[in-house]
Amino acid sequence: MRETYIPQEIEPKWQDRWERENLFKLRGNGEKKYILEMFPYPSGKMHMGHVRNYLIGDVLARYYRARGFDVLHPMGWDALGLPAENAAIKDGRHPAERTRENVAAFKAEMKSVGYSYDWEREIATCDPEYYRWNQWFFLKMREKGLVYRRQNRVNWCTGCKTVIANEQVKEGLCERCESPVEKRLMPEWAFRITKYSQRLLDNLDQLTEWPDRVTSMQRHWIGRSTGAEIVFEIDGKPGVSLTVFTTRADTLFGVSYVVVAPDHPLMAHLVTDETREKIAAFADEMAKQAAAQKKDEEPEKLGCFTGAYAVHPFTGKKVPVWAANFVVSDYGTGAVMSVPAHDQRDFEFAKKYGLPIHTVIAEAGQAPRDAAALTEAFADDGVLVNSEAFTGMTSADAREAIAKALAEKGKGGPVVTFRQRDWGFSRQRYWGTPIPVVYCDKCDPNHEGISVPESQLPVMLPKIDVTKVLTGRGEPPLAKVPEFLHTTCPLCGGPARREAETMDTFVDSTWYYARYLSPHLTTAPVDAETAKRMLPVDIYVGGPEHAVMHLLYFRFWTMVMKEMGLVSVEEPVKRLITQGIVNGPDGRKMSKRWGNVVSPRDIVSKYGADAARTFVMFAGPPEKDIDWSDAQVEGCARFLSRIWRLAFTHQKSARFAAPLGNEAGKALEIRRRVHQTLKTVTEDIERLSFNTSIARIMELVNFLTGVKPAGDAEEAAMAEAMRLLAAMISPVAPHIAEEISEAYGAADCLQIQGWPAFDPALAAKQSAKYAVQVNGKLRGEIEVPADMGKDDVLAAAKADAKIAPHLAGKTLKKEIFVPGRLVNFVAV
RNA sequence: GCCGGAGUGGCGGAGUUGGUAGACGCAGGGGACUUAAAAUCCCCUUGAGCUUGCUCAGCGCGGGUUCGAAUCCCGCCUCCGGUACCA
Repeated sequence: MRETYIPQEIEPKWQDRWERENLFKLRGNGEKKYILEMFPYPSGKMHMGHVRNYLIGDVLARYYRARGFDVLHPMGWDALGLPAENAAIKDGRHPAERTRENVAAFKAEMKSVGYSYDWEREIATCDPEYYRWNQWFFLKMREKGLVYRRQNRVNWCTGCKTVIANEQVKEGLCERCESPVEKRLMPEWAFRITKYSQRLLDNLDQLTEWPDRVTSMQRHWIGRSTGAEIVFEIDGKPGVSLTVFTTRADTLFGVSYVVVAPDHPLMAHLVTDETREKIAAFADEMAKQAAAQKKDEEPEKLGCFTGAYAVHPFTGKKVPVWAANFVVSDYGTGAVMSVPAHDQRDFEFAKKYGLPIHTVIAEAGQAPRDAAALTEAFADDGVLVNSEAFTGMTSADAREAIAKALAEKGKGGPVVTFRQRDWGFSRQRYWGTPIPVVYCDKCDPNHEGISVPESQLPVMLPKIDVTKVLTGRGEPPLAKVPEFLHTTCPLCGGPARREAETMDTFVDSTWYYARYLSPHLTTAPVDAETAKRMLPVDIYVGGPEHAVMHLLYFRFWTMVMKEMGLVSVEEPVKRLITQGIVNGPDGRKMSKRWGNVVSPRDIVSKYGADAARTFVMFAGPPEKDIDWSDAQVEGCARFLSRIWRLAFTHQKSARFAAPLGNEAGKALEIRRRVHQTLKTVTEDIERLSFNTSIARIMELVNFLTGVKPAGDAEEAAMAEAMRLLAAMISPVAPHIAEEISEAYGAADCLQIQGWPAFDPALAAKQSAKYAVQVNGKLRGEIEVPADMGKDDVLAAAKADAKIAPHLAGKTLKKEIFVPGRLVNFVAV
């Protein structure tokens, strides 16, 4: 090796050799480890967040490969999606062209960082070879009844005359044309994910290696609640009834009004001639407001009397039916019963509109509160009052009893509901997977959609004249492509029209992990045999922003694939790592707006891939956000130079292939330090504490820098130290590690050499430091042999010159002994 | 709003189950080497106080539990992610 560390010289060399030796391919034997990072949407440029995401996976892949596992570590492209289409609307470049370029740039940048991917398994979702299987899944799931048409509320831009994404709505106006945006009901395709809600919830308990925050968020998202449905007949309208859902059936006797969503489907039956116009105006206004409302603001509660009265199922009393903006039609039943005395939202609404308030729950052991004097609702559980036969029951008992009584009367009963809704997946976009459906007036007069036969897949995205088709206005883009739109009916052969909508790109990312196993298989999306061996994914790395939606869709799809016999696991991922953001040097999120974007390309060319890798892994634990810091990267580059200099300085010791054995003195100390470091580094990597594992290596390097080996034993120990150092640093800084390993006589790459084992005798601690406290305050420290027992340690502590004065003249009340760490004397 | 996180020196962070707060790195200071600078190597570096060894304070804020709390509990504050058509 040469004297100076020049990463730009050695890095491409080793990258080429790894590729030549096919080091990152699946062997097909031994214990498997599937390490996956969330694949990128190939936007303009790779940023540091990507670098970190893939690095966490890469360090683990390299570590486990060295440990002898048969590692699968693939990469691909989540290539379809809105940004490429929006860019095309602006500048007229075809999304496919732009995507192709971005992918090439991304891939080149990834290679320069030295990621250990098996590029032969690369996939791209915009490739018909991939998206045909999205279409195939659609057909199979439709057969299973998991796909259906429904009406859904969407953002409708009144200027563009098209549906736009939430993201494109800025304060109620369209981002592009600044026209007002409305909520509008539109037909769409949906997956029946709610059929799996219970299983998605139950299985969370099995996901013990997922972060609690993720499982907790999913649990809340699914939102199982047990409650009751209650049917309120509408007075004077035989056959018309409102069903409400409540988790507080115990408060049923306190109902003073019923509230429905402004666009409730039964609204036409509720309004009277006097209220019809007023309600229509109200609903219209609320639709506009819903779209304009900012997410972090709670809208003012607004209501409007519908003119109808609901009949209480037990008392027969009539209560007014109101429409209000805080009830939404697509959650629950779109109607709620209001009990102002015991629900804060209902209370505020009742006060505002002068509606009656009845107390029906009392705090246990206390008199019921006077409804007229309430300043806020009493929302806790308690004991029922003024509730006919249920008076005196506890809330919990009453919920069951009332639900049961309702069921007996045929006025509802107990139900389980989920907050989670079905997954609407059709989009009015071009750059997505065409939905394989045609409409034929003859065979399908209700336009439910005729599935395209499997033999006709893929339904290809047509070539288009970008400036004519991608305008962002009017009907979906594909509806403007006649040669795509007009086709023949698969049933009658007559003229038919293709579905012009495409699939949500979340569909692409539900099953890509399984496609890597057999990326070019033409007979099925997944090879079931390979899947049996390789799944589940052992470690999945990605951003916490995907904690809920992507990961729920991902889990849902896996359940479906299991039912289809494609995979043999029900849960796709064993261990999940959600990594934090890489912020700019100023601590703000990297963005063009702040001018704080750091490009991986610049960093690699300036400091080398190894320094960039070391910094990213050293800056903090994987799940935490980190701030970019040029000074810290320089520090990492300096650390690598120190290693290099160390290796260069002691190069002649490489003539010793192994330590001599039976070392004493300095040679023994070197070996102990090295083996102790190897032990903690290994443990740290296993628990994903990469930053501390690097810190431990830095300590070792600092120690070795001060060592001047004299004699064979010390030189041989130094040679061993350099070899183990190279191995330890190799997952993080693989290029410099290979160079040193080679200089110290290795013929094989480090991935082949394997992860070294530490010698337990050398790694064992020789002595223990005890903190000695008196009454919880630190008063001294003693160092004793590591194997000294409790009594001896306590005696030594009491005898210590610093401790004795603090105990003098006091009575010892308690002695606390924490083995290997601390002693605390409680004395008065 | 709702759901989920996070907050430790000048800065990034360390501190496996409650057990010596500040490992390691950055920045800063001092020294060695050098004609000089860079590079390198060594030492110091939470704050306050003084008698330089000790005392007190200290992990977003306010309480509590405990021999002992960054860690557990209660109540706040600030920031970040998600909120179903960004991926």
